[in-house]
Amino acid sequence: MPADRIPIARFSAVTKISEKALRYYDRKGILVPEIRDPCTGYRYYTATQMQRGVKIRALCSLGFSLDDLLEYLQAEADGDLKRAECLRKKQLTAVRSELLRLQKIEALLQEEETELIGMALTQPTVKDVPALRVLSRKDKGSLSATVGKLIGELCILASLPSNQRNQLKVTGPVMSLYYEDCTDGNGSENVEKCGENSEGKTDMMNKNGEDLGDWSEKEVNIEVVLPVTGRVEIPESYNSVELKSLPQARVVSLIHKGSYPTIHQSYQVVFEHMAREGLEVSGPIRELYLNDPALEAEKDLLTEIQVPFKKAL
Amino acid sequence: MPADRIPIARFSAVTKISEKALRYYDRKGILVPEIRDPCTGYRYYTATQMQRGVKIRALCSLGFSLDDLLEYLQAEADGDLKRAECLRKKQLTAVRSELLRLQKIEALLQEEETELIGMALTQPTVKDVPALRVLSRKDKGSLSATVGKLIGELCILASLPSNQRNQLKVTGPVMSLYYEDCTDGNGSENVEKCGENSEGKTDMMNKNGEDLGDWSEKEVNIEVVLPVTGRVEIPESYNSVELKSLPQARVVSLIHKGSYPTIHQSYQVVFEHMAREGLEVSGPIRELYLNDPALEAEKDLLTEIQVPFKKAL
DNA sequence: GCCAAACCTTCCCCCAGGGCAGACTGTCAG
DNA sequence: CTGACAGTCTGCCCTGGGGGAAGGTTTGGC
Repeated sequence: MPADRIPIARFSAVTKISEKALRYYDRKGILVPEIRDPCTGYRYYTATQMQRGVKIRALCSLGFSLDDLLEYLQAEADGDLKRAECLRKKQLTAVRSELLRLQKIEALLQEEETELIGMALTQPTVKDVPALRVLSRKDKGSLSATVGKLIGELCILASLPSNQRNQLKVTGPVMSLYYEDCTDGNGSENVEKCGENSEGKTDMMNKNGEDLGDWSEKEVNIEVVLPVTGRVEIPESYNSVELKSLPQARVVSLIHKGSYPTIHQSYQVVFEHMAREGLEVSGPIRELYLNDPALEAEKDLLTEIQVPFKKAL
Repeated sequence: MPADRIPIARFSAVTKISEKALRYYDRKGILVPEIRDPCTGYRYYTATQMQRGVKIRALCSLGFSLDDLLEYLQAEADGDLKRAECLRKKQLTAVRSELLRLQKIEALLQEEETELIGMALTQPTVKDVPALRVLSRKDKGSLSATVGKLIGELCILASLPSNQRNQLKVTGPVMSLYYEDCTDGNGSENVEKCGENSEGKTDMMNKNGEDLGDWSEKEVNIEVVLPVTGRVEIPESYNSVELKSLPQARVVSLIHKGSYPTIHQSYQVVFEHMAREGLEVSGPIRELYLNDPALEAEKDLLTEIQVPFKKAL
């Protein structure tokens, strides 16, 4: 003998759905009370609706969204077991992927005993970098010495009075481009696959300072570049500097935090990521020196690595 | 030479924080651009802020709320390692508890191969049930026969013309109360601890139909009760029915879905929960028959179990 | 009849931004 | 210098799943 005129508070107490939520479900059409007193507006539920209420709460506590939950109930009502099963599976995979995400976070939170936060946890991401108008200076030489030298030249050029007057503005961090990559067999002992390069680098860095010359001192093609806007005048004495446009590119990007000699770790992360995704290097690798070594502590240095890629066949 | 006038788009590209989020962080004081052109309102960030940006994104991806994140950065800036460590631990425990929750959900979603959803997954919860004005009829007898008989009597009484005229209304489902519990040693072989009772019940139900009489046919004290409002007249012939008030109580509640003979499973869940929480039964156990066996399929029957409790010493 | 409890609606709030409209502004090439 | 176009601004409304409060009507026990 169900008293089929259950007011909202009692219904709420039984189903453990809050009154507020019940009114919300009413508005949304998820659980509309059977009877609505047309005079007072009071909601009255029936015993039959309790099943639905209990089921809704169950699905809610399983993390179903209200939309999915509604679809599930509809499928069940239609006897469409396949669809219901499908929704259950969908929810299961959603829960699993969330679990995975949280497990990764847990590992990171656990690991960072001191304050490594922000070290390795910047994951590689894909982004499009737009075309960039730059002052460019190319050279061939040892990695360690050449980059510094070229940066110096460009900065001096940019700060010449003639250019300052012309409203030349530096619009981005200094970048360097490396042309020694896998697409670029230039016939010397430099020819190695990139992935191997990165690992080779790792090895060398580990035996720090020993046969470090292998890379740091090897003659490589280097282009250093300074993004600018405004008019540029390049005096005769700087005729190895040119104004050009870096092409737009789709890159894998990762920010390395820490001193420059540890950057191989970040390279490893990038190349591992690319291998997993089946990506191949398709252009010169760029490094962006986001802050000034003269101002920041070594451990706070930020270097963005950008590797242009294409899908491997 | 950092160009310390980084517009929002570039800053966004580097830190991978969306422009919208950056403006939001500005408003919130989480990451305020160093320079704000007073004429155009343009935001310009500096290289120094990039560290902060990268850190913020890192903390975000670790699931920190903006408030916690801000506090963490503040603590770090103050060199207050203890506070930072504390915040990290707080976040770790939050992530872990969320992991636990999701693991439970995963197990449930995996397990329910067909559509058991809503079966065991209604967890026991604590709630206060208010005092209830009821028609009550007590008797002693076999569980199976007596409850049905008493319910019948009460329903007939409620539907008598005299009571209908008096606007008597049934305001809730039929309930039964069982007085055989651990606080209630009445000197017979009925005296067992509740927890043991429930297990005993389980065992009996498992050997289904064999010595089922042990419980179903045993003479127990039973009170069946019907919540009502309005004026009630009890004719002479119904003088074993009384109008009374059930006391308000704090109970552990659980809704059992399925046929009545399987209710022992739900009892087991309730008593296990109570044992874990250190709770003791402190009054008659109530069962609420939420829908009508005559109308619903057995598998859709809903029975709410309510066990009044007190904290064990 | 009295008064408290139950019920109604409407409005604003939470987080962490997303999306879009409409108005300025900056930059490059011709 | 001018036009085209990309970048940036503010402001408003939206999300999900409701919570909380204000202010008004109804119900029900006594």
